[in-house]
Amino acid sequence: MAASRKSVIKDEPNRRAEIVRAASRLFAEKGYAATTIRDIAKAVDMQSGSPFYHFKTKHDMLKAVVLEGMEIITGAVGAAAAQGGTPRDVFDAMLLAHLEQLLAEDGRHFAATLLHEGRHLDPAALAELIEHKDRYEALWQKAMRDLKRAGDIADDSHVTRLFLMGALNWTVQWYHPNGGRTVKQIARQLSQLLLLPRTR
Amino acid sequence: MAASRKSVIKDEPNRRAEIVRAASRLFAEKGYAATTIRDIAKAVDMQSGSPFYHFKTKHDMLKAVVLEGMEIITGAVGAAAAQGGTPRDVFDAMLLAHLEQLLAEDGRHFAATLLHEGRHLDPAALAELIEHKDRYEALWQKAMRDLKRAGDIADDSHVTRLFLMGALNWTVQWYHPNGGRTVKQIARQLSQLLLLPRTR
DNA sequence: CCTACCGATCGGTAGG
DNA sequence: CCTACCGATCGGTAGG
Repeated sequence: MAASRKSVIKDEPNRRAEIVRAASRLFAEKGYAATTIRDIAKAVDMQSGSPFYHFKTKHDMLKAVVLEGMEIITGAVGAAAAQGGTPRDVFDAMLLAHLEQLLAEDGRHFAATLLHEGRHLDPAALAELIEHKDRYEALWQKAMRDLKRAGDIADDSHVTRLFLMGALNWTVQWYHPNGGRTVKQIARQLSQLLLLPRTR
Repeated sequence: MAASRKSVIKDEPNRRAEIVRAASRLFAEKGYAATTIRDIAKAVDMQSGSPFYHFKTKHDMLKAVVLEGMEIITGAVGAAAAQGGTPRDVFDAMLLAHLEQLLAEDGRHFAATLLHEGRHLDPAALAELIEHKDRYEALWQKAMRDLKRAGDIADDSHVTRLFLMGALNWTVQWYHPNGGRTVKQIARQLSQLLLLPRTR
């Protein structure tokens, strides 16, 4: 009776979340295909068959990681976009939000999996991801339109937005937490690169 | 005797190159880990064991693809950098050269493998790749230094170079040959985004 | 370069 | 969630 105590209070509910978290790290580090169910099980101290109690297939684990990653970023950047202020303020807040989620200790494995392992999703989940992504990028396109109207940017074309996405998402490849640059500094430099100098 | 004619004149010498080419496409499309020796063999009409006549291991195939990709890009951009002209002309030529190799029908699978599958290299080959990459990025850093001295760019810091690399390399994710934009147009737009308007 | 094959590993499952 | 296991597939090899 005392023995059952161990898992009664609060253990059980987030074994699934632990699996997703461990999977995100392994998928980010080794890639989906090179990550083994046994790797994931070991990372959360389970036996090799046990993750299938929580997920029907390995693909479902990837889907959970990718969709959670998408929601983390969309949530943070959407909040920044909705906060109000000048187009410049909004844009700067969005840059910072995107980079913080992408580079933070806890979110970066979700982001890296999202950016690099999408092709291993089954067609239905891939379609869902693309839909999310399109909505997300529309947020940026709108922010750039507002900047353009306010005279803060020279060009708000789709190609410019794609260059921006590249500059942002590529940070995953080179950023190191102890690399001497804060996320805030990186965001500010990107803002200065893209926006026209303030008039006055 | 007549039968031996078939492979005497010019068949044999480039079976290895055919394997590398097929491997680059498959690694780019499915990823290294999800690509099977049998996939590669089938793509060049061989039996499943035969690629090992040309390569000792699957890792060696990846190494060949990645190093060839690196050489293709370094060669093209290095030539552009060495051609002379104003810092602006040199930079524009480098942008175009990088994008042409990255997005061309024949080179893009090498580039995509290079950009995404490097982590599957063995440590020695990975070190070699990083060395190549550092030399390559130094080329860009120098071009930016020259731009800065000529007053053509506001900031030539390392971070700006990394943003540039991101904008460039991310094109692999969105460019489509029939997408209505030529590589030349893309290069020009990126140049306009980064460089200051010409004085006069 | 093919034939024939091997040991290892993998995703997944039945039954408890 | 564990135990015990299965069929399939994989990288790689011997021998020709």
